[in-house]
Amino acid sequence: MNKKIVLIDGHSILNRAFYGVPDLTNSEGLHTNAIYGFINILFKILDEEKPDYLTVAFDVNQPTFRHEMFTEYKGTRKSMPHELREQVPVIKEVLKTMGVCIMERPGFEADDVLGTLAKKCEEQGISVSLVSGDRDLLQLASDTIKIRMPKTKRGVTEIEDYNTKDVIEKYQVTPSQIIDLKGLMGDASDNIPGVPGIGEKTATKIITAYSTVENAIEHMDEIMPKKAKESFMANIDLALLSKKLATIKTDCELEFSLEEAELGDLFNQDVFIYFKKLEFKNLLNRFQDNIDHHNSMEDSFKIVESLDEAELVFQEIEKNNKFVGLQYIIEEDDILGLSIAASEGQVYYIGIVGFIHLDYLKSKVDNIISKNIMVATIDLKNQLPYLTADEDSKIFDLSVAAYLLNPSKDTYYYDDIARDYLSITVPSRNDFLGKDKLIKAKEEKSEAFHNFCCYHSYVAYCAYQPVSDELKNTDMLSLFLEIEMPLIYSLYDMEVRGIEVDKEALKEYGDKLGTRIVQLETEIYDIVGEKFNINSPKQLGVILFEKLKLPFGKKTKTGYSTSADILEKLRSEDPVVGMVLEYRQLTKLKSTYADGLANYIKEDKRIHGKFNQTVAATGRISSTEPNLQNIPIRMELGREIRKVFIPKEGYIFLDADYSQIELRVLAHMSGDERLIAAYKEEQDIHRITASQVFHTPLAEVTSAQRSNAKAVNFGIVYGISSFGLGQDLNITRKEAESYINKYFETYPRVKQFLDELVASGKENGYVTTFFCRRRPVPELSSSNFMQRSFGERIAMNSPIQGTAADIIKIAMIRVNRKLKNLKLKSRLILQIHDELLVETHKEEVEQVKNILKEEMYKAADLSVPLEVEVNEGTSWYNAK
DNA sequence: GGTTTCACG
DNA sequence: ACGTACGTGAAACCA
Repeated sequence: MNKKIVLIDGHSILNRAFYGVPDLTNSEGLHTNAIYGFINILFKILDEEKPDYLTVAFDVNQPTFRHEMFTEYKGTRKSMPHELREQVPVIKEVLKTMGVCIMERPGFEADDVLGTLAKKCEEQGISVSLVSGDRDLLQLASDTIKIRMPKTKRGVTEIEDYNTKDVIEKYQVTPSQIIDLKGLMGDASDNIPGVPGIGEKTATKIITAYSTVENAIEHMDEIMPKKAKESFMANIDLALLSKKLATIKTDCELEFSLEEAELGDLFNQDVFIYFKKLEFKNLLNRFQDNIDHHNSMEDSFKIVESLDEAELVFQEIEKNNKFVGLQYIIEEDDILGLSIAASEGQVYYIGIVGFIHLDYLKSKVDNIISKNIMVATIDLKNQLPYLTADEDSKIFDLSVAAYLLNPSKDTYYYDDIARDYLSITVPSRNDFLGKDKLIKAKEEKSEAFHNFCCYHSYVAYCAYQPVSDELKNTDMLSLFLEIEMPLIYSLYDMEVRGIEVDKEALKEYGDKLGTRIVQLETEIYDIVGEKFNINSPKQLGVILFEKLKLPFGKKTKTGYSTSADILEKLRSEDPVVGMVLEYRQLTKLKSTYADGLANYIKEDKRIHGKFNQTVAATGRISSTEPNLQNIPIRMELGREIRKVFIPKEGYIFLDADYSQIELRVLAHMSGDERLIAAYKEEQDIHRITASQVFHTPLAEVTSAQRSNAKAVNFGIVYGISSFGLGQDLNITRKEAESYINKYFETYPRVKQFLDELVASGKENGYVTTFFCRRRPVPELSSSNFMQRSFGERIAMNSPIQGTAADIIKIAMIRVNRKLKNLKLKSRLILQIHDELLVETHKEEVEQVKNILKEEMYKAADLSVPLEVEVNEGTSWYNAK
């Protein structure tokens, strides 16, 4: 059996990986996408090839080009972005840690090193796989030297292989003729000039006919077409030089011994630690040690099958424990069991089965809580239906804590927490169960299911201390204990209460829309002269911009943009445009709201939406299933739907909202005296802004000035950009810029404050709210203008939006608590970012009004008053 | 599953 | 030259 070597073109693969893998950073802010991609390609190749030897070649100086002389005057090559540059030393370290042979030879190009090694190995009868993204290397292909080129297609890496015959098949020339081809056609990416006017087609024709550049020169008169001949004739030297530049040396004097390249165990402990630092979680599964670690953990997981055993477990815990990890295993509305960790080595799964009933478990768990044994768990809100607990209970929700520590993540499952705070990789739900339902897994009594359950309490138990420490280190412990933990109960309460919806009225509303939609549909088809799907942006684009030849404003990556702001400008062009706009509006209302909401109405006539605490990166809460935070209000027709949201018998709605809370937060945080003064006057802030920015007496401010000032105020909060403001106001970037400048002249401390936010974001890697909530902003260090600008806007907006979110969370908790403590019948049922909706008993209206005003007003002590407006009504529609 | 559009603060 | 306002979620279309 022949020995086999894999040779890797280090920089080429790193480059491929960098541009092929989406941006990744670890929590230290180090970019890792290229390293990750490189390692993946490496592992894939090694899995396939199982070689005896491995060597990775790098150029010594970075960035280094094959032919420095041409880069100077052509200057086509951009310098390496720092996101990639910082990964170069790291990948080398990783490879060294793995014991991989790295060839870096001063004075030699990596290509030449690869070429030489490939030939040397071939001579010794070793088969060679050379991995590179660079087509230049194809010249080295032979029957024993296989060139492997990774390609990323739709995110999947596929590898194209080239031996001699594959090169001929694809390029119609032999590998050694690749250099002749390049001599003629050049290679822009490698700064090989080639002959001007000769491209791939002509070059291939010439070389297949005459084999080499030199021979083609001999037969110059026969060269066709004429154009090519003329250019070739005038550039003979350039062609020969280009060929020389394209030629990879195979005879470098290199010190190289095969032993060095011998492949050992890549998966050692140091590499494991390195991968953990880089946060390559799914690569860790490859490490036997890690697998062993799993197995040893899983060995200590115990399945409790009888009531006696369970009783023993709980007795021990009540006697000995001050702290447990605990998790009810729940799927949708089914509760399957309980997992509880009394220590790292005492982890139990207690299924609801046989004589172990839910009521039994509940009494035991509630007992633990009532005895003030600290409970660490993952996603408390989800388990509250089965727990007797309140704000005073000693419970620590690790999902919410992990969200505070990094609010930008998608999920905060047990495996995420284990990876981030315990630095261990535990199998995920998907690893254990795939797409299976838990209930099915439970019935099968699979080991996987039991392990899945036990890991929850195990991770909760182990992660409590490190996570709690981390909250302390980041000054977020009081935010966590005083705001986020109590908030869980407020959100849960709102979910349980829900909001009543008049089903019949909703149906009527939907029918009304339906009738009009059908009318519009036929009218539109009539005018246009054909049927098409109006809701398909693609088909609509064809109709409007090709058939009707309306001027298209902008294009999306898939075609014409048909968004409302574009169509709005085309209203006067054709009557069909207005009808399309109305059609869009109506179908939106019908599908999302009329029909959409109807699906969520439960037996009790109420909709019980979910409020998510770990979704928004700024600290806001979000609402799903259905989203009750985006019920229409701006347009009258949409607003009508609020008439179907009604209080229950004997109650009315009180709706309280903060007036411009974000601008008030800005006034406070920036300390701008003029802005603060403006708010203290309790006047129309947009009018005051207009008056000050446009140097106009307050009474003379025009409505246009006011609305411009309003847009600027919004823009400031969003992290102003002249482009964005310009787009919003439909004015030029320049005009928008002058508005912004005037604004900053008027409120200089605002400007200073925003600049400081960006600066501190750059320095620390994160920005913070008034209550110390953090948001990392890795985009700030991007070398990409777009990304960086985005980071700057995040840095300006998040502290403002986040502080406002903190404030209303405080208000919610206090209002909810007070209504309960005073034993009132009225209940908080919705939060819409700056608004609270309370279903208020008719006899409590005045009292609740005062509670809302007072608690919302006092939620934060700022240098400007927090104005609160309260309205009452018999539906959500007329409570605003 | 990704893209587009649009509802809200 | 680049090509966006900040934060969400849902529905429909289309490959």
